[in-house]
Amino acid sequence: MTIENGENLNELLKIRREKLAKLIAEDKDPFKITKFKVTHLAKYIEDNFEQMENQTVSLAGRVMSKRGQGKVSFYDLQDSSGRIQMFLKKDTLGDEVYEDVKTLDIGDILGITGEVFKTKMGQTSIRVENISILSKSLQILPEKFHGLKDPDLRYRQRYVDLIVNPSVKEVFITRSRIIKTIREFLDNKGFLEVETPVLGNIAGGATAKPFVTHHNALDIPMFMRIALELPLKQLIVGGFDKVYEISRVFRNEGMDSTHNPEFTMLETYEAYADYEAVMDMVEELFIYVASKITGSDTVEFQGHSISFKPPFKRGRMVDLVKEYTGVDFDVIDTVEEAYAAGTKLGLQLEKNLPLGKIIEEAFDTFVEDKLIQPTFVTHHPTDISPLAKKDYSNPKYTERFELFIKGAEYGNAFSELNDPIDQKARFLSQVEQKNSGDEEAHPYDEDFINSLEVGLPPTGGLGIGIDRLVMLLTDQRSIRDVILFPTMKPEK
RNA sequence: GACCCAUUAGCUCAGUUGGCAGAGCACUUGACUUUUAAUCAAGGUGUCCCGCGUUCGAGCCGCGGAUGGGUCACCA
Repeated sequence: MTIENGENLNELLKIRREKLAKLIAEDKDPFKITKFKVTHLAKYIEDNFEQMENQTVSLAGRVMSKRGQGKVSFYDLQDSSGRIQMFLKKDTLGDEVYEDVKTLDIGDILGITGEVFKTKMGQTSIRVENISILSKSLQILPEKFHGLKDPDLRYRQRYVDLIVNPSVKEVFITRSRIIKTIREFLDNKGFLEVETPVLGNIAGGATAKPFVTHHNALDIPMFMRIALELPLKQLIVGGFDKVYEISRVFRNEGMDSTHNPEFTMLETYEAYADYEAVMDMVEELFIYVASKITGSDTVEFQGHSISFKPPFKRGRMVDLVKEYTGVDFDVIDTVEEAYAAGTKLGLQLEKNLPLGKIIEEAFDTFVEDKLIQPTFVTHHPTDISPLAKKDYSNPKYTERFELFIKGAEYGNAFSELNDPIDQKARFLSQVEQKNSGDEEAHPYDEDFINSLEVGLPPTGGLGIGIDRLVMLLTDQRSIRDVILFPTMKPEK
């Protein structure tokens, strides 16, 4: 399809190349043009017709449809704001220019100048007086009525998807607004936006398989980050009291409608705050963003009406498991008992699982799906939360919460573990889990321990998956519909 | 990773029992000086995802593979 060898091109593509060759032969090579002065956008003219009527304007955009082909033609021009009709008349443009107009193709990019008026059918239009071809399109755009539907093509050639499916463009405009609104919220609270390394010698801050790469000059392996967490906490050590980062992280795991190998995380850290303060902030953040973006405190998502009115429901993980299964893991203190209880519930449990993993399995299997409205699940077992501070009133659990909406996790937060002795012990226990086969256990990070020894104040931390939040607020079912260029296998 | 479904013209899709490959849009030529998925007339459009097999004959049947989508498992 993109092969340049003329012999291999189909008729439609040959014709376009011939048209370009003709333009070049007539010294009208569009690719020699470097700029065009745009004075107005299509949508602005449409929305402000009264004011714009009879004014001369210049617009640039892509030809999207052609009607009429006599001595008068109506072509639609699509710019970044929308579409407007061009009124092209032989008398106005002259014979030679009008001949060129007739050979324009859908997809060509034009710069036009003319007067704003309404046709007798009431259609806002530009009476074109000057026209230049700014780029010749050598490919054929999809059909005007059905658009581009094939998901494979839509994702691989997102640029075409964006041209022909206006609702797709809307989603990505909303995505940008959501991120901007989050920044606004955090900036107003005095948070500092920072950037930390994507490449590192250790991939920590979460339990996931990293992408491995190689630094040639140093001749060492390097890892793409799987979380933002550890360097951000080190910045709190360094004396920034409120920091956040919104950036890409990478996890070398499966892909499906809610997982892309690279995705965007927000993490915030606030000194002298605990997980309950973070919980309050999350409630505030969600209603702030939802109402700014949708104008409402309730959104429709995949057939559910989700309300962001605070307070969100709150429940300890073990209490929720008890509510949905009848099994009270709170009174179970040995792995053996927990294993027996989990197996009795029908869980397929591997051997050597820590107690907390069994509780988490029970939660994932029996509770997660049931949490439709925003719910804070709190007090995760300590052995599955290697970076969270213990709840000192009951050290089996941590001062942690995850936010669930419609059965999916939207946020993860805790009172950060700032005791270097405890952190060291947790890392060692993770190393033990790694040695007994858990590939995703957290690696030992000596530099991070050192920073805790220097002294991390009590700190509340938060992570939110931005892509999923965008899905929620734009009612998209697949993460691929909120990522411009989702990860794809090579075509061949 | 397992299972199910899809893949036919640039795009959206039909394709009967295995017997010459189809439509609409788009495109080409012509007509048309206010059209709205413009209209009218004529015309061209193909690695039927790839490979192997069965058959006189495969878009269609069988086996293997690719890509995508869905469900499940795992992960955010």
